[in-house]
Amino acid sequence: MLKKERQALILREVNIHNKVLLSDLSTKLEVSEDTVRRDLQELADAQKILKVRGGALSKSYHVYSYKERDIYAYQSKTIIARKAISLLRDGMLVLISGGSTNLEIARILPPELRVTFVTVSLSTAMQLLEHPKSETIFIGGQLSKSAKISVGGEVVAQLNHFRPDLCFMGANAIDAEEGITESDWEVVVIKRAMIQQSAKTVLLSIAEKLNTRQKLRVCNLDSIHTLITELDPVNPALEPYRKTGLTII
Amino acid sequence: MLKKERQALILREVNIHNKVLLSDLSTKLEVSEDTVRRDLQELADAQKILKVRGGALSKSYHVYSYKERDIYAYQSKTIIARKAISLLRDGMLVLISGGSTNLEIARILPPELRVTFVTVSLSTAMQLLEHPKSETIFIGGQLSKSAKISVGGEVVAQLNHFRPDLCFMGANAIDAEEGITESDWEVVVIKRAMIQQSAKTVLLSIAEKLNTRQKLRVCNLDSIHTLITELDPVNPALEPYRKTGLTII
DNA sequence: TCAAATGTTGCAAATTATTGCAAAAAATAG
DNA sequence: CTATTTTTTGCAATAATTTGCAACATTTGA
Repeated sequence: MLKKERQALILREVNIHNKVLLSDLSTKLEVSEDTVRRDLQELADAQKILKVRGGALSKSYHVYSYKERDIYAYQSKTIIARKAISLLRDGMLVLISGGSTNLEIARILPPELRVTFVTVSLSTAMQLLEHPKSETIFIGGQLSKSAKISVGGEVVAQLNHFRPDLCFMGANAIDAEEGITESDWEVVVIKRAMIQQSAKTVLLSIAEKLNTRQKLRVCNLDSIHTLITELDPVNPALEPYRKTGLTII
Repeated sequence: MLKKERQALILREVNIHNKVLLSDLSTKLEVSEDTVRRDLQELADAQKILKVRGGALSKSYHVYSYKERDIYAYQSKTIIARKAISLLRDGMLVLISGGSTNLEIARILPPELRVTFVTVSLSTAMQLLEHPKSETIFIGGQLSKSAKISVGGEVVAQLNHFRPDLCFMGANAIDAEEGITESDWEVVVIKRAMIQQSAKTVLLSIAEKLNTRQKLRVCNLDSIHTLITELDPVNPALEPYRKTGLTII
């Protein structure tokens, strides 16, 4: 087997599987590990792969978190925010939770919109204050260091005083069977209260969070009304969720 | 599994769910907790995540940046903040208002201090959340776009539930005869309530604000107990205030 | 305050890399 | 085709990295 031929095979393998192990290649190509190592080195020098200890990775594997405004999956979140904003009408009372997607909604909110927002998230509140016409009401309480939101029974009691038309809720994990799940109990309590009070709950989730689970359940999918992702509503990946009767936009 | 591959998975998990536990990762990736801990350390060194005890957090949750050069009379405010902090003791309940001096207090708060803060200011609350040991309670309500604090009767009612040991109040204008004055009526109402509830009120003011007046009176100087400026307590400029019986530090 | 959980450090075993070298293979010139 | 040079390959010794473990320190929460 020629050297070029071998390297072509290696490159193909890397691109198909996103990773290769030195030992596997050595076996498959029937050459010593030293030879494979030298081949990988050459391919890496030619910028075709990413060499790591023990093997190599495809270059597309590592495109994470460069610019992107420091926010993970920023593009997707902007698409979701735009879809969510299309649901807003002047005069609405809207409950809005924390998370970077909701932050993005607050950021790109059309200036002429007159909506009253109710929130427990410090970051979201900060951003909403930049808006010229909308009002913001913050539900106070003990603040959670990790989620940066108000938590505790007092918050739930306060939420009872509102009957919002809409609730924009950021997802942590969503699964067709398990429903909406969270990792933080305090957040679960707040989210449940928010959902219960709202006439309509809109769940915002990037596609990457679909079919993932955490340990604590917030609610089943039938407790919410609309699901927004960055995907086209007819995307097959959303089929399991459509089946549960969710409106998908 | 390759080391880089594992770290990429961890990074993805953190970015999707905002928070991961060491123990969960160890189980999911089938490596020892030591290895996960080392991976988290490397990702944190590369500024990709925020390592905390027991796991890690996404960086996009921690975007609050404090720019000291944006703050007028920054040096003076740091001196005032240090003096104010010297009054704090473990276990105290402290009411703290908004303004850049209070923000500076929150920023340079000694890490080992265990104080419970109550505030109506979004910025102050945000900064206090960065502190490892102190608790923060936010009094919610309608938010004022200009002052970025909760305002309204509801806030006053909530304040009644607290009996703080200390109140750190940022000054807008202070004068030996006129007392403390403000330009914003909503702020006046809140400040009065804060002073009334607290066992001791500490007024924080840069020397520049001494002998200035605004149109709305908050209270006379005999309603407060301590005055902190960046000046030496024996400075002659403070004489008129000492006469009113204020403690000056 | 104490007990439990988490973090730190040093260490040894296993794995992977690097280097130099000699034999094999391929390329080149005569 | 042969002799010579160049490249490639495998091997061995050595170095570096990774990993899990255990002892010890620190932090946390009751």
